[in-house]
Amino acid sequence: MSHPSYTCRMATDRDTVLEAAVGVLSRRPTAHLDEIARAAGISRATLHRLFPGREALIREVGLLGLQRFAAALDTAVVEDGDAEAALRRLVDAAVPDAALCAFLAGENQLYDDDHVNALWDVQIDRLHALFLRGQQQGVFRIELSAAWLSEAFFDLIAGVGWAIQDGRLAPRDAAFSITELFLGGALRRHAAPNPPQSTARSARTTETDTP
Amino acid sequence: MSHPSYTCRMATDRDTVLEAAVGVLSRRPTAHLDEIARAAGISRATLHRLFPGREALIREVGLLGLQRFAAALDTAVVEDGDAEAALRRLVDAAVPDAALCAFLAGENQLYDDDHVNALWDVQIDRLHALFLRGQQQGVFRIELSAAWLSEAFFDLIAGVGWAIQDGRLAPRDAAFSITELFLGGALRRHAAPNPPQSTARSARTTETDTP
DNA sequence: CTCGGATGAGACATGAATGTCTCAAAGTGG
DNA sequence: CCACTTTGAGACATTCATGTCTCATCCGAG
Repeated sequence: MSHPSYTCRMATDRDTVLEAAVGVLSRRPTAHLDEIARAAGISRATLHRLFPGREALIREVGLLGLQRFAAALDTAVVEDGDAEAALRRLVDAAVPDAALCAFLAGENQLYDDDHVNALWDVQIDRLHALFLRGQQQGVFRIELSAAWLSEAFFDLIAGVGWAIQDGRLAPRDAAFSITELFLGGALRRHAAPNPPQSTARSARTTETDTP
Repeated sequence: MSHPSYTCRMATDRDTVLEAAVGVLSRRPTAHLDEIARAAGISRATLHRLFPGREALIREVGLLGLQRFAAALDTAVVEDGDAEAALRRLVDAAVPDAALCAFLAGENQLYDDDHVNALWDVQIDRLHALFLRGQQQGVFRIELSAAWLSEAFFDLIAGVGWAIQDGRLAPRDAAFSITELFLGGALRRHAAPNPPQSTARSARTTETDTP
């Protein structure tokens, strides 16, 4: 406590451990502390030194996830400009932390913590506002409520997080898959015989992986 | 054991208990057996008489979910006719059991059971085949892999299950929300200045609920 | 080299959930 | 009305994850 340099190094350690914890907890919420410690490459004793107990660890994982998602909303500047472009930016910013989001989606009602819940509500409200704005701009459909769009969007992010962890989806395909499906849907557009459809804004790989 | 009528009544009891268990477990996978028993309206002793233990109970809940989803695939006859129509039928058939699907999505990697995994693979393969067929029919987009479409579809079903349980989505809106978003996407089609957009296939309430 | 702090390994106690048991009460069919 | 079964309530032991502790080791700083 006397040497501030130590506390600085501790911070990075904590985040490293939390990231490792997510990898285990997002798949198996009931994982023992032994597994989490092993996944983080530390001993159970050190894990207990970093976090008072299991409850605190879970709480901080959730907090980290919410902070990351909030940061994604920030970097995507979702409150500015065209809603569609904002959403595309958000996907790109959020996909790297999809595992965190998967954890949040699985445990979001497990929290009794006010701080976590408040932070959660803020982010969901920002998402909600984005879709509402998009609807007002005439960008998003109005038959689907903004609340449902928020819900579904987060479900897809979380689903991608799980799929990546289980090896069912390549990380490089994640952002494209979410964006295209969420914005355009699964249905193919056959407006005209010639296909001037969505003008492939980036030459993404269109391979169909067969697991 | 001498009276077959008793065993018959047991079967219905088991399913009743399992349904109650889903309501608790899909939200809180770590719920105690006490809560599950209370939710089912029986005592913990009877719960133990119906299921040898917690593991067996979880297993049977998963099995029930898979059977229900398989039944939905059956009633929707997903292997026949137009893929889009088949998918719409599937949504209608699967939404009532969305809670089961939510449980499956949350615990699908928690199973070491071969029977469960085999059943799971079969259903996923049927989904995959549906999307593959739709792509060959020119109905579904080919930029998105059939595997991803299967994944995302199940994610949305599960998400709806959670949202309904938490009261964030009205059950009557569930099928419409999934179908429209998954097939059509969130983006509004502005083919012409005049808006002859999707001719509101049913006068659903388009209110934007504010939680 | 020596010291201070951090870490890992392990022992230990604790508490909670689970599994098993008995017994009294209630319901059902004869 | 009686016999049988099922159920609920509770006590009880057991298992296991958690939380706390000590001690030996390692590493960097001075």
